[in-house]
Amino acid sequence: MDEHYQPSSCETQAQRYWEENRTFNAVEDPSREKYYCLSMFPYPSGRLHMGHVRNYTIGDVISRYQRMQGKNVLQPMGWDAFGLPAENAAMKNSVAPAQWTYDNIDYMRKQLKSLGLAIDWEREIATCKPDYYRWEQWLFTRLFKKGLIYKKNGIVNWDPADQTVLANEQVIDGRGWRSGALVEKREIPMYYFRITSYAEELLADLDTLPDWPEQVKAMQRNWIGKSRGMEVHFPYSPSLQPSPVAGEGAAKEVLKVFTTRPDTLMGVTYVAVAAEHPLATQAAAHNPALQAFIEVCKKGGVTEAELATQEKTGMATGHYVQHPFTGERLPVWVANYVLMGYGEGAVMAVPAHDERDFAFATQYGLPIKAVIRPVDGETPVPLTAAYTDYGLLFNSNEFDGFTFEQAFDSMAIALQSKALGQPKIQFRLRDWGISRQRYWGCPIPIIHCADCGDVPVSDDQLPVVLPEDVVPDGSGNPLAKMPQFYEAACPVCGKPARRETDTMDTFAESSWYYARFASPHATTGMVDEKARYWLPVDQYIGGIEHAILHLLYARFFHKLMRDEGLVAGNEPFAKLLTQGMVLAETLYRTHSNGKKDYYFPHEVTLERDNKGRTISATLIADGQPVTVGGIETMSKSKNNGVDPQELVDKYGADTARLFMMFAAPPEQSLEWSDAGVEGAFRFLKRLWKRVAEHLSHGPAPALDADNLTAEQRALRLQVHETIRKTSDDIGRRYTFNTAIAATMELINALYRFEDTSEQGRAVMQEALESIVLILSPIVPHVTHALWHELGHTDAIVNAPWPQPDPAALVKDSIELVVQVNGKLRGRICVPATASRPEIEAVALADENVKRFVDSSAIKKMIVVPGKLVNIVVAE
RNA sequence: GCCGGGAUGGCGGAACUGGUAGACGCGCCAGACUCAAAAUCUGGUAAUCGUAAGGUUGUGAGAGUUCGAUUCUCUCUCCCGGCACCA
Repeated sequence: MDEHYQPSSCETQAQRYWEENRTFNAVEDPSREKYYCLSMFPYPSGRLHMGHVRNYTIGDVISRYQRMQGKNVLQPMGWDAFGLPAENAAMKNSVAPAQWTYDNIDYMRKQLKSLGLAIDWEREIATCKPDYYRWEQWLFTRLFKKGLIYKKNGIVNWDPADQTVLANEQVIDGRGWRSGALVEKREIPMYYFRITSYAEELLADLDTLPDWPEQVKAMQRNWIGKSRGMEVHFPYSPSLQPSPVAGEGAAKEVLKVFTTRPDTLMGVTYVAVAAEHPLATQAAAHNPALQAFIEVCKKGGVTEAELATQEKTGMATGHYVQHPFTGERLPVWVANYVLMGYGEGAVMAVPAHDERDFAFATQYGLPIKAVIRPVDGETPVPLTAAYTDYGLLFNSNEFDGFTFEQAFDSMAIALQSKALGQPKIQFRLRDWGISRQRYWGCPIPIIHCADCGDVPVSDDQLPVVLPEDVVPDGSGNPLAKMPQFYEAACPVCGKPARRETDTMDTFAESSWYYARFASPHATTGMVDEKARYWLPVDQYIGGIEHAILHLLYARFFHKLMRDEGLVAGNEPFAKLLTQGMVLAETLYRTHSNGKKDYYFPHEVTLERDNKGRTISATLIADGQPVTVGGIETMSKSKNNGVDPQELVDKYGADTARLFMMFAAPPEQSLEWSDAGVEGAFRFLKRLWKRVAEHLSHGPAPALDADNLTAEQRALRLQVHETIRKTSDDIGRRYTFNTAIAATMELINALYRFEDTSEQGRAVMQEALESIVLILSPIVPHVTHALWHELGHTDAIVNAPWPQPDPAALVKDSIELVVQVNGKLRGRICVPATASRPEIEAVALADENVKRFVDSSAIKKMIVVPGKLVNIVVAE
């Protein structure tokens, strides 16, 4: 065999073998246990980045391990091909988004293939192809007819200069990213998925997912945000209002609010509504100052983070409502912290018992009325901060002395008797707005007819094909300027009508691709019967950043498809692994104006002291110092991105895969290190060399496990302990880093084992075969070659996972640690069968232990079998 | 602001169920090989006191529970992810 490890030839040969033998083509076979392993498919942004390499390597290791367990494995790949970056690239380079996207897919497919992933490429899909999105349109029409999709107004970011809707990402410090104009909020009609109809089920079914990370389930629970509270109606009558409004008749008769703290109802001193609330609009009609305030509230972005962190401001509307119990006149304020999208867009304010209301009331001199006191004390007067704990009611008339629960129940009865409220379950989750005023997305299959209204496109007219030769210019949706697209006949009456030009949120495509992969060529529906074999996905892998939105939408879509009779089961992903981000060190200089210049690692020299600590960094170009900055996510703007392609070209895919899996466990963030990559490469060379050295002594004889020297037995013990440990690490814990560490330890032991006797070589052969098998899911190319070198004719990809030999794992004696008062004082070796008194005697006989133990002062001894002895003495 | 997560040697990390803190790798130091260098191999490497045996301190900060805490509880600091139109 070649003395030296040559990654490129190993990788070419192994990849050619898999391709020629169609090794990874998945075929439905009910007689075999299936395993569907799915990594989140990439957006075709241009080039693979390290996050992709990490994601797909994790998925590949799991897939290959499951294959070695005898499962019928499916690992597919495709493209989340619609999206905003394609339109941005189109504007920048004057290339149609379709062309840009398809070029990127071709390049990235080649890159993925060079990583040697065990993917069934015959199932590849791209979501921008009509044969994919036509079924999404089909589902849309079904849901529309069922009322699970409806139209209402929604608030968007409007760029008044470019006359276009902006994504949140395109609003920077309240301004449009291209125009720099101050962004405004604007209300436009949009289609919504009624996800709130599934809120209860989406919440409850989280309890059926034991193999999802707890933190992801916690985030989803909090996002859905089920709370039990009270809907309270504050009567609003024209007679309460300033004269210009009286008699206009447009006023609602009650102002509805939702509260989780009805026990504080008697402490309400004002009511606050969102700037977009109809009552605010009405009050502003004759109030220029209020009108101006509402206009200010409408400036700026629409994200919750922005609204929650902005300074709380408000203005009195001059209008009043009545307290439902006392009839007291309460002022109505407009406040910028009240969100129109939540509940009723109005809140009752209890400054004494809500932090935000307290701050607001203090700022505007509104009254503060305490009505809750601690069970065993008094509420301080005056209040210096809101008292938000539960307690007992006071200042609350007939409710005085009640607990929260008592107050809740009796107030519910009192409100219901006056028809001014009732208990209510409220969700934080809002319906999912899916209309996008963009070109590069799946067209919404609706036709607007002057006579028939909004009519879904009929099945025989699907798909509504998106023209692919359009170059957007940043001024709104080009489809709205193309009569050949938007001119259509009404499917009901046949009269000329207008086709909807909005496209769907790209989250829609990524919400059901997992199902399409299970029957990618189905021509009769979203999926066909093959999907029943593969679904649910056994293992789903992707970035933690998708913990809420994508995963919630996919779970929702699965339930929608289930209710259409398309898929079985209630959940799409049985097991979930959320991978951490890939980070790298930044090198920069800060200008006096606060801007930073970032440098590439090759532009900078690092100096270290003789302990390896970095003491200085200088720019090679000018010899002046550079700041070694924080560890941040890889990005082009910070010059700290590492191109996986360079890595694969220089060291091969196996080294890239090995480093990725060794540097950190998958759920943690991973810090890039060039030196660490060298280490991974070095390990593969060491493995190769050890196999070559072993084979230079000729073929190994059969192992005679009962006739081994102590040294040979010891090595065999380590081999089988390594098999046992790595099986658990890879199969159950997904801590690939510790599995690799264990094989490194074993290789180190093999370098120390110089026994070239017959049985020495037999033990070595077993050890090397074990290491090669264990590493084969992680570094499939080099192990493919080494497996042949070790004398096997069949390919390692078809070999079963190794099993530990129980006989090899038997130990005669064990080492225990001896502590005195919890501090380590000695180590003892005892027979594996030693009794507790025997262990105690040996522990007390240890020379160093004796120095710390006065036998008369022993209070007790704790013996943890197989671990330690702790002697507790009086101090 | 709200929700979720994290913090361990010079660095990445290990310690899985409360039981030996620092496995493994990187870096660094020393040695071998070499005319020399690279590569490779061997040994050392938390801090501190000690010739050594061994002692003391030490897992972001502070408290608590326990025979024993990186692990459990509480308070705090900083960092990361998400917040509904980035994907």
